[in-house]
Amino acid sequence: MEIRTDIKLGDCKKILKTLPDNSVDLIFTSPPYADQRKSTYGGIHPDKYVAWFLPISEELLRVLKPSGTFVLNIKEKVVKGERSTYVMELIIAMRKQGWLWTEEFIWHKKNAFPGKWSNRFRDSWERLLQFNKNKKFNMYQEEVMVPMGDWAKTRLKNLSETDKKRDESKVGSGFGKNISNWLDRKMAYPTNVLHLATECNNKNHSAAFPEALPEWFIKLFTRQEDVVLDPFMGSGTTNFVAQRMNRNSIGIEILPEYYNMVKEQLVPTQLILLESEGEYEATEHKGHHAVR
Amino acid sequence: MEIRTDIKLGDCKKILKTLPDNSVDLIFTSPPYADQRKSTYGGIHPDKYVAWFLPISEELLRVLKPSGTFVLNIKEKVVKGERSTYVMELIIAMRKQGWLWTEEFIWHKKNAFPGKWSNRFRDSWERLLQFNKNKKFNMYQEEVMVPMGDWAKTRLKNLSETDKKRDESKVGSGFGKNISNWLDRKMAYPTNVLHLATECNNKNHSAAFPEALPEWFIKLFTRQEDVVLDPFMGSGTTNFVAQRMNRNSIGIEILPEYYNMVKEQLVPTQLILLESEGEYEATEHKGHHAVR
DNA sequence: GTTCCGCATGAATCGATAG
DNA sequence: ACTATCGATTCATGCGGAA
Repeated sequence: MEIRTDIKLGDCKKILKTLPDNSVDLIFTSPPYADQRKSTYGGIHPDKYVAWFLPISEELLRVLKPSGTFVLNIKEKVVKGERSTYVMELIIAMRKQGWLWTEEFIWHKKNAFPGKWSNRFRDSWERLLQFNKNKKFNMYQEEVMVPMGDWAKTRLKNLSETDKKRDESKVGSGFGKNISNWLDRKMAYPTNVLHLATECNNKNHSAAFPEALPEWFIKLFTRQEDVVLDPFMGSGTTNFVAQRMNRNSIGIEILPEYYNMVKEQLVPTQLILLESEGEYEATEHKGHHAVR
Repeated sequence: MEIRTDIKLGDCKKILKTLPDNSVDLIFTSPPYADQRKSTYGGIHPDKYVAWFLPISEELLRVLKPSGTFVLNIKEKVVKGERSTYVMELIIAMRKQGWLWTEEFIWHKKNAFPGKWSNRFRDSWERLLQFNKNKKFNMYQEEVMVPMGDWAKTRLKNLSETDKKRDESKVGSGFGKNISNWLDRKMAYPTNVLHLATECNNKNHSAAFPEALPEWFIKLFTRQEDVVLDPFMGSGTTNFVAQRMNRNSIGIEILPEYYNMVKEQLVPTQLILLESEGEYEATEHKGHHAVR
């Protein structure tokens, strides 16, 4: 199995046109918010945000497989004491464009940015808007099951310490149906609220979102060797996670600094993969899986 | 100090016209969601929801004091596999009406409704939309400070009726000093995510939201003897909490069953207040505080 | 008095069946 | 083809009865 991590330098509005129709299983991205990152995208004014984004989302609609999902991480900023409405307008406009607005997940940030204002509290949540092309789409719910709440209190008492550990390790590896049957009563499906911490201490750069965020959606909406796309790659979190999880991925970034940084970090990983390839090649002969 | 709890039977669209301009400090309400609670309320079609609500919000805009706040608890339902957009459209329409959309709080429900579907998880959050007339409004942030760390466990945990009474008695008897000590180092301002459980096991009726929800916003946006309004009173949760917290309140309910139920529950409380009035009248002579 | 278990019950949603 | 109704699914919570 060869996993490709394809990163591209340039404006995603143009680069996306080079991608074939119906070729991506999951789009996970966090676009520049309005009036932020002024230096890179020229600072999109909140009033012009929808008009700026629609041509891009049109391309995304084209490249996404009918069974695929688009997860958009976004949060409106405060302008003159008010929340902007461009996210609301974007949802309405994207529906007219042909997208289905399936769900809105909430990312509840455990460690919100500190601060104090006279007329508002700290903002500790962001939207994760799920869009689809069809009412039917791929969703692998078992992959993101969580331990039941009561389980810890009632069942754990009777179990030995080894039982607990064994259980957890199985969950982490995320095998298939055997385990889900075994776990039938001890695991529960999650809700549409994700309670994750932000990663503030990344090595070189500050990631816009923690790795656990794309990881959760990649688990939920893709299988191994599927294709993940992030048209606003930034520091490449989505792509690194996808690679680690054996998913092909495409990343597009307009800023050379970010692009080069991701590129340099990708190389050693690929080398490691090539080294280990020999070992596995002997026992398993998996077909070449191209991105397109 | 005499606290009035004024409940009115009828359509809030009409009743609201009888209230004077700029007379309410906080509006906290949870209107019937679109096409939900059909058996009790009519059930407004999602497509007609905005048109139905705008005349009401126009009256609310009129009766609210310039320093006041309107908190709207709402959540869109799923129609044919998609989230409806009427809440988005309502926000946009209310801004055109003159409201400022100051903030969106998230109510993260600990006990979400159960269920399993192939294409979505359980919905465990609702919106609490904060609207204002002016950029400057009354906000008493210190009142809702929480112990650092686990605020859900201690402060906002759902309390049984006996626990509440015990808690109140503590507050009444020199509990203040302990709190002020805690305030020094161990209290923090909350964020815009509220983590509460729904109260599904009330005695006579099912409350749409837990008492802790209006309590939090009443603390945050009003002081004692201020006026709280709930134009969709329902089981009267907002008004009971307001009364307990020494706030005047107005409740409007269209269904006689609910109206009468609230009325009956209010009487004993008022009698208790009248009984104790004699004792306090001798030492303190507080002025009559009318609702309007 | 405690602690513990059983049980009913929610602003739900989907898919099948029925008219 | 459209709407209306119904059953199945599922989990945190708090009350009541029991040990």
